[in-house]
This record gives sequence, structure tokens and C-alpha cells, in this order.
Amino acid sequence: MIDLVQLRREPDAVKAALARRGVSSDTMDEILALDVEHRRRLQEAEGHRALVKELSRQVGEARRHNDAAGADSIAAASRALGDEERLLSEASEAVATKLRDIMLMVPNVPDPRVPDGVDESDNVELRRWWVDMDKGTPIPTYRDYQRVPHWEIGTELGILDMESGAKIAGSMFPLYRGAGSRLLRALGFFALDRHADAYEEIRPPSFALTETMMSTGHLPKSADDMYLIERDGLWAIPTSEVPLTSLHRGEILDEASLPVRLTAQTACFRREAGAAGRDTRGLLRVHEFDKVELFAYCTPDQADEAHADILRRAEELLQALGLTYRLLNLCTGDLGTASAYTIDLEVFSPGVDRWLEVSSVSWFRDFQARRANVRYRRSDGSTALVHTVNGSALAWARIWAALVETYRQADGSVALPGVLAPYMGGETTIRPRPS
RNA sequence: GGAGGGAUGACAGAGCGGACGAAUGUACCGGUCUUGAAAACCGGCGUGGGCUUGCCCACCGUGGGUUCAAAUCCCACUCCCUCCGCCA
Repeated sequence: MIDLVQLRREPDAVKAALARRGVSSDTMDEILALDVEHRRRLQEAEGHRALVKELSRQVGEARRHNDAAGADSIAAASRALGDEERLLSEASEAVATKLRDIMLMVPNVPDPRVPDGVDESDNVELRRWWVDMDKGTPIPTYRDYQRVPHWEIGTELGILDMESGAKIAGSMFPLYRGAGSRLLRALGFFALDRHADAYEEIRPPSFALTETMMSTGHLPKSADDMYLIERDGLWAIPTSEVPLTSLHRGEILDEASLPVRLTAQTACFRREAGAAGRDTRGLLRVHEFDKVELFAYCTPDQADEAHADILRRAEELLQALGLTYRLLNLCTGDLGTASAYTIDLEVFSPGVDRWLEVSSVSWFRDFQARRANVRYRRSDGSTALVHTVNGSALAWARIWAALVETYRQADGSVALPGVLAPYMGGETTIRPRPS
């Protein structure tokens, strides 16, 4: 949620910034008008309320002096006033609800660093990295045997079984097996161990209440993209950002404890309703995948460093895995609702010949903290909203795909990077299972 | 799933229709005292919102209701504790 006080104070600046994201100035004017009306009605209602309370006090006073007649007459007057007050409160509340409903749909104010653009094609590439990058080519030179899509490699080696996944849960639910399953586990352990120096490991619930989903900005806007267990009113989390943001919901944190850094690996569930029919092969786009998330609650002053640290850690993992990747500065048209600034990391997967998004490192300013009501106490005793920052490090399904494609050998085996050896029982080469 | 008990400020814990935003203790922040610290004593000490900046309003798990008036009474729900049942 954006800051209503800031909007009142500098409406033109906020309108101009949000116009870059396609929010009409009419919408903002409607918010401003509702805000004025709400405060007017609130004053009216509260004025009445104050009178009712005063009269009630007088009823008690009269009772104590055994003035039954006086008490009854004051009570009658108060009752009449109370009826009026009820109507005024309802009117005020109705305006407040309307105002809040619109506010919930307004995206975050983009940072000046965010480039203008309408969709992902306008994202700005910042830089690329790959092992031995010196040839002046846009991507590494790959051999023919690396140009095989991971679903073919997966079937060939018996490590990925999309058909069985579909039989069990429908299409786009992957099933890994044998060394493929172990690789997935290895990646999660590898990453969590690397982050353990500065980030507390959390294992949160995989489902969340509607209120929890509101806090991150996933609801009300993205309801169609998430799984809902209707009977219990629970949503399957699309990312561990959701539970992590609500870990301290409604709390006031000690400034000295900031930044609070957390990491979690969870399954992430996405209906991908808007992408039906796209990228349906293999692991390019799946309904369930594991992801390690890095998260920080921090002060506004710490936000840049917190963002940089998450980005650095995601890059270090990619470099340790020897994967080719690039950084994109997301444009206004591709920015998530709650984000003020996002850097995406994409790996190049030679078998499918595409860049795959494997991390989004975002700074939400106080947008999520306002919804989740997470504050910190400054040394002077005042309170302020925290900033939230998060990013994946990393999303494993697509990493899995990029790894088996990148490291496929001429003989059809896959020779994984040595950093995974401790997590693979020392065996980093995946060969066809003898049948 | 059944029966009972509970949920109050940072924490502990009173209050159970009328001046209660809430006793008291601890913690915390000032001050006095002290070479310094501790102790003692004095003062302060919840969060949000509105506007005429001094006042008003809201908040005692959540949502409804009763009443002139609700932390207090009634209903529903959530969570925690104890016991029984079931269970990986």
C-alpha cells in the first residue's frame, strides 16, 4: 500500500511516478477525494460519539446522586444521539472501505532507477557472466551435445518423469527421480548452507491465510494465479516471501535487531493461469517448484545494502554452479505490484536455447510493511515502518534444467560441478541407469 | 472429535456494567544521591487516527449483539493450556 500521507502532501509527484506504471491520475484524484470525504465524515461521527460518551457519564453521575428521573431523561437524549451516531459511523465506514479497496489495487511507486517500458522486452540488461567470458561472443560457445532439452535428457537418464507427474497431479507438476531428485535436494542444502552465515533458516508453513496473502500484495490482485483450498480458507504459497513477510506482522522491532535476515526453502505453488499453453514442456514453467528465498526486514538506510547482498549471494551461487547468466533491470511494465525496484537474474539454458528467470531481487520500500504493519522503534522512541527486501537464491526447477543441459557430455552423461559433490554423496556424474 | 480452563500494555498480573486506556510489580528512559556503579527516592513510560495542538476518537484475541454506557454481559469464531479419544 502506498503512503496516503505522502500522496496528500505531494499529489503531483506521486501521480507522475505512478503514471509511469499506468495508474491514471483519475484514480489518484478519486483516492484524494475519498480521503477528504472520509475525514469529514469521521469528524462528524466522532463528534457525536464524544457527546454520547459525555451524556453517559452524566447518567452515571445522576444515578449516583439517586436522581432517577434525571438519569432517565439524559439517557433518552443520549439514546437519540446514539442512533444518529450510528448512521454517521456507517457512512464514514462505507467511505473508508471504498477508499481501502482502491488503495489495495494501487501498485508501489517505482524507484527512479526503474526504466520505462510496457513489458519484459523493455527490461534493461545490466551485464552478463559466464565461465571464461572473453571471446567477445554474446553467449558461450556450446557443443551439439549440450543442445538437447532437459526433458529429453531427463527421460534418457531416468531422472525426470513429467508423465508420471501429470498422472498424479496433472500437467506441469514435475516428478524427479533417482539422481534427479537427489540433485534437487543437493541444490537446496548447498544454498541454505551458503547463506547460514548471515541468514536465519526458517521452515514456514506452505499455506497461508487470506490476511497473510494481503500483506505481501499477492491479494487481492493475483488471486487467479494461486491455489486456494476453499474448505479451510487457505492459499498455497507462491513463494516463501509470503510467510516470511508475515513472520513479524503487527510487531514493532528493535532498531538494533535490524536488519533481520531470513532464508527459507519451500515448495512454491503457481497456477500460471495467465500463461496457459505457454512453455508447457519440461521444467520451463511448472505449478510446483522448490526455491530458496533470502529476505530482510531493514531500515530505509539499510535497504540498498540489503538488496545488494541478496543479489550478490544469488550471483555467487550461479557462479559456483558455473552457469551463464544475465542481470535485468525490470521496467515499469514488468515490475511486480508491490515492488519499487527489481533486478531479475536469468540463466542461459543451451538445450532449450533460452534465458530462464531464476531469481527476482526486489525492494518493496514500506509497501508491504504498511500492509503487514511491521515497524521498528528508533532510538528517539518513535516508530517507523520497516523496509522489506527479498530475492530468490535460487529457484531450482529452472536451475536443474540449465544444469543438466549445460553439463551434458558427449556420451550423454551429465557431469555436475564439484561444489555439489558433498551433497551428492561424492558422485557428481549422472549416467543412464543400467536397465 | 469430546469435556473443561484461559487470552488484558515489553513481560508478569489485577479489574468482571458507570471518571478504566486500564491498579500493582518488573523491565526501560530521565533526575537526585554517589569518586563511579548498585541500592534507595522522585518523575516519565502502549499503538494508531482526526482536527481548531489542545482536545477528541478507536484499540483489553477476532467478529457480531445487548445497553444511555462494555475490558466487564450475550453469541460465534480463532489460538493457547489440561484431560479423554484418534493418529504419522
